[in-house]
Amino acid sequence: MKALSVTEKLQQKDVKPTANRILVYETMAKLGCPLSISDIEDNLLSIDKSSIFRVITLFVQHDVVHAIEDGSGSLKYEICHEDLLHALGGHVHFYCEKCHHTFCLEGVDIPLVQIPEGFESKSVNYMIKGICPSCCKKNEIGNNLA
Amino acid sequence: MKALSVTEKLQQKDVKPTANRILVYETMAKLGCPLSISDIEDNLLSIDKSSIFRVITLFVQHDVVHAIEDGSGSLKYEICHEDLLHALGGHVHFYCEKCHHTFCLEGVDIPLVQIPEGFESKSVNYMIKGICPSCCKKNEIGNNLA
DNA sequence: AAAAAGATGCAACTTGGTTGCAAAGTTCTT
DNA sequence: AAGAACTTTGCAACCAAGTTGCATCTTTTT
Ligand SMILES: [Mn+2]
Ligand SMILES: [Mn+2]
Ligand SMILES: [Zn+2]
Ligand SMILES: [Zn+2]
Repeated sequence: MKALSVTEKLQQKDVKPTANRILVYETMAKLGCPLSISDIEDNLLSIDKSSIFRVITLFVQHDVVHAIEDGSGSLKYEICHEDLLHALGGHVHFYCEKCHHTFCLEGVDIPLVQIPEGFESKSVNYMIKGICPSCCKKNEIGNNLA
Repeated sequence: MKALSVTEKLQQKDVKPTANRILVYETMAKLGCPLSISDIEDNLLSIDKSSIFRVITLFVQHDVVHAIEDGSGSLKYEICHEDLLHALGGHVHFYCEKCHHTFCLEGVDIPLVQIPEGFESKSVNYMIKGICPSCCKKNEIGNNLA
């Protein structure tokens, strides 16, 4: 099975591949990590904020991307990879409180829990906050110099 | 060991118990579930938004309350109960997409995961989204009528 | 080619959160 | 007890992210 082009990936999800949509998708794919609307805005000066918003909204509806909630205040979006069952479950995310970057811990699956009778679960979000490797390192160096 | 008064609970955390702080604490205790600043505002018309904000900020710094991130857009706060080790771990939360209410699943502990080398974990947030029991029920009734 | 439907940019608006500042209240000194 | 020093509070102003209305431009349909 060969790799699909961006256009094909969008069509596969019933999203008409307009110029803006392709640009947004490509930007997200290129950067690889979960991005906020403003993050995308900063990387796509040509497109208006509202248009990016509408593209993302459409992408979410059509399951092209999904939203994740790190604690940063703004929603982050990432491309849905179907490889693994992403519906319920998915992987753990990590938010660095120092550099404000959100990481996908692709290898770390979310452990599911038993919830009380009556609750109907639609999605799960497992978020760890702390310091990322590169910021940990910087910190050590800083301490040594001090 | 006897139950502490609100005043004592605040003093225990090095927070001077002013009128506003006691009111905010009592409101949060009374409602029991995680609340946003605006939620508190709606229940405490007498106090200004900015004052509530400052009280909550202080509470967070002094570990009187802690923030949790449901996907609602606004941060929710809840009183820290020391009963269980709340630092790392804590319990799972549930956000109802219908009534926009956030529930503490007190009985359901967050299962911890092994994170990759180099990441330093400070806190964990496990959030389930879906439909709460009371909204599930309403839905069934609605369907039956239709 | 004309009409209809869809996508886009711009500006305006909403909301949650945050800050500056002066007034009111507390605590400390004398 | 009186005044100085510090803290808390309310008000208004501000800010950023998200969201919407509307006119314009583009694409699709007839
Ligand atoms: Mn991810
Ligand atoms: Mn809770
Ligand atoms: Zn970092
Ligand atoms: Zn509900």
